Amino acid sequence: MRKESSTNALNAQELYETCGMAIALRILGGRWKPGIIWNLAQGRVRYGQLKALIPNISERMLVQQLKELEKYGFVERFVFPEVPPRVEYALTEEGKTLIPIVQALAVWGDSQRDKIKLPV
Amino acid sequence: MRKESSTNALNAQELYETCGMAIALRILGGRWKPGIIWNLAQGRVRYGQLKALIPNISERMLVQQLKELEKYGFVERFVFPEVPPRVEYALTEEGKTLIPIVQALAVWGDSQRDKIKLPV
DNA sequence: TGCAATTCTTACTGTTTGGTAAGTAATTAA
DNA sequence: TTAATTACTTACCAAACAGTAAGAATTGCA
Repeated sequence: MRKESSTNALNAQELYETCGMAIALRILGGRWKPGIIWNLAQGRVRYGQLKALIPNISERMLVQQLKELEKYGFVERFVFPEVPPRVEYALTEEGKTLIPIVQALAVWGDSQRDKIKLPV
Repeated sequence: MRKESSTNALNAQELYETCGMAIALRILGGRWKPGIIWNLAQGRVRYGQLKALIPNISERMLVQQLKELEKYGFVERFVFPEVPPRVEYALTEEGKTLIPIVQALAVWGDSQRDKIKLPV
């Protein structure tokens, strides 16, 4: 018999409720969000530009992560009714509160680069 | 024909080389590391205590994450030759540099709790 | 003799995340 | 009529992450 929710998902849920850091990592985590937020920190960027600015990202991932950030209100989407289409993305005011966090993480991470050898 | 390295792993590797934040998230990421670091921030803690302090964590996950943190030099392991065994864990000096980062993430995450509704 | 206590280890399974590749829509320009 | 441009969408598969459950080692104590 199938469980209604995976323990996996339940554990995640419970952590969100008790641990701010789990929330933060849910927003910032994943492979591509840092790069997206980083690049949007400068201002509005077109979809295609973002793709060019983030090496190796696939369209599927880029769209998916942008949608998630948009859904939570950290990113805004500006559509211009043109052909071919033009869509710009930017951080919302709420999204901009992420910038210092992202910077702190980046600085700390850079300081570790020569000390540790990731991964296997 | 099988690829020698998955694109997945290659992408991760390249990110570590260019993006400090990817490194930081590699260290801090995953479901359980925040809780472990948080609880170790207070001082030495026994394995069994940690397990009790972190609800729902399985032994497998706890051991695995502790090992990873130890491998990278953020956590120290103190073994007492007793029976039943006693093992204490603590942050190293390097590990303590994580504390302000962890706190910033926790504060930011808490500030978001009432604004966003995670996940599905 | 057999159980309790503590810190793991192992094998197996399920869930989530990420990558690939092809396709869609709408218009303009050749 | 066909190709080009841009921003996606979809279906499928592989890899990474997480959970479950059973067991191992060591000694004291009933």
